Amino acid sequence: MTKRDQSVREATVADVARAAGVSKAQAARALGGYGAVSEQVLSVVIAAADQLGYRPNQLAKSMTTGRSNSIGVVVGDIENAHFGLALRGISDEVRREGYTVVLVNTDEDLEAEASAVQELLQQRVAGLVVAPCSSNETTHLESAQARGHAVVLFDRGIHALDFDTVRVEFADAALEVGRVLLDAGHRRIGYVSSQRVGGSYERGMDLGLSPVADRVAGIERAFAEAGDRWDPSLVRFNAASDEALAAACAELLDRPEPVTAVVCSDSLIALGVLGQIKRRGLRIPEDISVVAYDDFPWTELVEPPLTVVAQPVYDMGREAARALLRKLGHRVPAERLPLRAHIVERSSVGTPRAQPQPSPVR
Amino acid sequence: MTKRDQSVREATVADVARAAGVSKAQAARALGGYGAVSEQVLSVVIAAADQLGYRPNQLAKSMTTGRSNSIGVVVGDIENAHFGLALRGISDEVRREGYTVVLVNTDEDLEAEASAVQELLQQRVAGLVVAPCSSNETTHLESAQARGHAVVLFDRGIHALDFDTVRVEFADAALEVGRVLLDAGHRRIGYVSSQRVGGSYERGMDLGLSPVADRVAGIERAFAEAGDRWDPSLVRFNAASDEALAAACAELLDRPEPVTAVVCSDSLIALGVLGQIKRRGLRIPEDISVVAYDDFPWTELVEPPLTVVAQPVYDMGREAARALLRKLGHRVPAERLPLRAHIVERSSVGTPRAQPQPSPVR
DNA sequence: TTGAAAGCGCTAACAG
DNA sequence: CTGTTAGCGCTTTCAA
Repeated sequence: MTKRDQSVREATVADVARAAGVSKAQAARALGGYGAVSEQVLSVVIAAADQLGYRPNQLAKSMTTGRSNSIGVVVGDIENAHFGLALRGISDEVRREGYTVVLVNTDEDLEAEASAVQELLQQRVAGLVVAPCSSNETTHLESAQARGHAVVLFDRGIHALDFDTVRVEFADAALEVGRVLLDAGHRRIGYVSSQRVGGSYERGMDLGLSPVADRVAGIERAFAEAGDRWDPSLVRFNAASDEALAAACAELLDRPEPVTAVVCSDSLIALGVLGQIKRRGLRIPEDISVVAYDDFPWTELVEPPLTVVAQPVYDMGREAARALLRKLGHRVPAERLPLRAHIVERSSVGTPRAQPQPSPVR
Repeated sequence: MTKRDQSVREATVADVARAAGVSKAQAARALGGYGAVSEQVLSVVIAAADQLGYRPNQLAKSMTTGRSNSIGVVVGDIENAHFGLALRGISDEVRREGYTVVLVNTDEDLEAEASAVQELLQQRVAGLVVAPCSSNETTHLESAQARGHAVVLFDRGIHALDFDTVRVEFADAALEVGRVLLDAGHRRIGYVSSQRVGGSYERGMDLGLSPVADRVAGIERAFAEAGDRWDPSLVRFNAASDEALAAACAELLDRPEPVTAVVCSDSLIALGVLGQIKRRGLRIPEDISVVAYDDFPWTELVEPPLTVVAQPVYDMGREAARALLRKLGHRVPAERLPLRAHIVERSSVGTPRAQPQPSPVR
C-alpha cells in the first residue's frame, strides 16, 4: 500500500537537499546553521525542510560529531523526595545548555550502579552525574573517569581522589544538632541511617565521604565540647528496609536505658521512626525528642512540628550539573551556590524526663 | 582538561576484529551474539574484546538497526512524589527489556511538553510515555502518533481518539468519598485541585479525561444519591501555586457559610490545605474534615491521621510501560495489574458542627 | 559559496 | 561458517 504501515520514513538532509535542488552538504549547512550559506540557498532549504517536516536525527548528529546531547544521572532511589528534588535541579540546569537527562535508578545496589554507568557510557552520554552508593567500591567510577569520561559525584563522595564532588556542608548544622540536644539535657541520643555499613559503628570508624559521616561527627564534636562522649552503640546503620528500621528502633527504644532523643538521617527514616514511636505510644517531645534531616513540607505538619535540618537539595543538583557542564567545556556562571545546611527548630525537641544519670561510657 | 577522544579512543569492532585476526563482520557477529560463529572465532574475539576493553557503541547500533534502546518519559513535575513513584514503575519495567529512560520535566507547561516530545523524537527514542498536561491541546501528541511513533499516556487522558491510556479507576473510590462525607453530615464540601481549567467550575463542565474529572463526578453522584446537589462554586481549580492555593482556601473557608469538609486532589494540595487550616487555628475533624488523594506515608503521621484515597501509582507506571512495550512488539505478560483506587478511612473526617441548614442549591 | 566524497561504528545483505 | 560490501544520517575536509 502506501508507506504508512511500514514506517513513515523521516525526511533526511538528503531528501531536503533534493527537494531544494542543492547539494547535501549545503542543505546540511543551512539546516545546521554552520559553514557558509547564501541567503538564497538558506531560504530555499528552510522552505523545503519544513515542507517535508524535516527533523534532524540527533543520533546521527552525535555519531558524526562525537558529541552527545544527553547526560546520565544515576541515583539510588528516585522515589525519595531528596533525589527527586536534586534531579529537578540537575535537569533544569543542563536543559538550558540543550542536554536531556537519561536517568537510572539503582535501588542503592552497587552492581546495579556499575552496570548503569556501563550502559550510560555505551549510550555515549556526554557525562555522568552520580550519587554513589558506596564510597569504597568505586572501580566502575574510577575507570569511567580514567577512560576520559566526565563524571561528577553528588550527595555522597568517594575515597578515590580526583573526583569533582558536590555536597552540602553539614559540619556546622550537625554540631548545632548535637548542641541543641545536649543543651536540652539529652545524653542518650540515637542516630538512625539507611546507609549500608558493615558491622556496627565504632568511634573513628570510616564512614566514607557521606553526609552521614559529617552528621555523626558533628554530634560527636558537640559531646566533646560538653566534655562527654557519645555512646557509639546508639548509632544504627543499615536501616534500609522497614524491618531493619523497626529493629534499629527496637534496639534504641526498648533497651533498659532507652534513648531520650533520636536523630533521623533522612526523611524516609524519619517517617519510619515516627511510626515506631507512635506504635509505642510515646509522645514527642515529652517522652522522646526527634530531629530529622531534610526539611520537607510535611515535617511542619506533623504533631508536633519537627525540628529539622534544612538543606539546599535543589541547589545541590544544580551545582552538580554545573560542575559537569564546566567539565564539558561549557561556560557556566562562576559563582557557586552556597550549599550550607541549617537547623530549623520547631517543637520536637524537649527536655528528657528525669531518669537515672547515664554512667559515662566505658 | 579532560582527555578527549584522541587519547582514549574507544575500541571498535574493527579494532577487535584486527586484534583477533578475523573479519569485521565475524567480530561483530561474535560480539553481538547474532549470526553464525564458530567456537573458535567466538573465543578469540571475546578475548580480544575484553583485552581491548571494547564497549559497543549504542548510538551506532541504534543508527544502523533503526532500533533505539531508550524510551522517553515526560511528566509535569518530577518533584511530586506521585510522579516519582510512577516513574519508578516505568523505569523498573522497561529496564528489564533493556531500555533506559530519558526523562523530561515540563513544569506542567504545554509548550515545554511539546518541545519535549520533539526533542525526544529527534533523539530517536523507541517510544514515549507521557502524562499530558492538557486534554485539549494535544496536536504535538497526535502528530507524534500519526508519524508512527509509539506513545502511551498515563495518569491523564486526552480527547483525541486512538491513544493508549493508562489510568487509575477512580469512579468507585470517588463515590465512596462523597458518601463518607455525606453520611457524616457534610453538605458544603470543598474540592481543591491544581488542574488548570479556564473559568470556574460548572456542573457538567468538560474537565478532560483527568482523574480530577472522575473524582468530582464521584462526589456529584453521591450527592445525587442523597437527593441533593453539590454547589459547583465549592470546586476550586488552578491551585497550582502557593498563592493560588491560599486564595482557593480563603474562598472556601472564609465565606459566610464556610465548607465543613475539603477534598484535596493530591498530596501537594493536601500539604497546602493543611497549612492553611493550621494557620486559621481550625481543628481537624472538629472544625473541618479533610480527605486527600494519594496515600503517602506522612498522611498517616499527621494529627489526626488523614482519611485518604490510596491509588496504585507504581503499578500505573508499570502498566504504562507495559503498554508501550507491547506497542514496541515485546512480549509482555498479558494479565494487567488492577488499577483501582480505594479509600482508607482514618481520622480526619468527622461530623460537622451544628450550623444553619444549608439551603438547597438554587 | 558550493559540491563531492570520506567517514563515525555498527549491522545486514550477499556471496563464497 | 566467513568475508566483502553497502549503507544508516549527518558533518567535515578538500577542491572547485
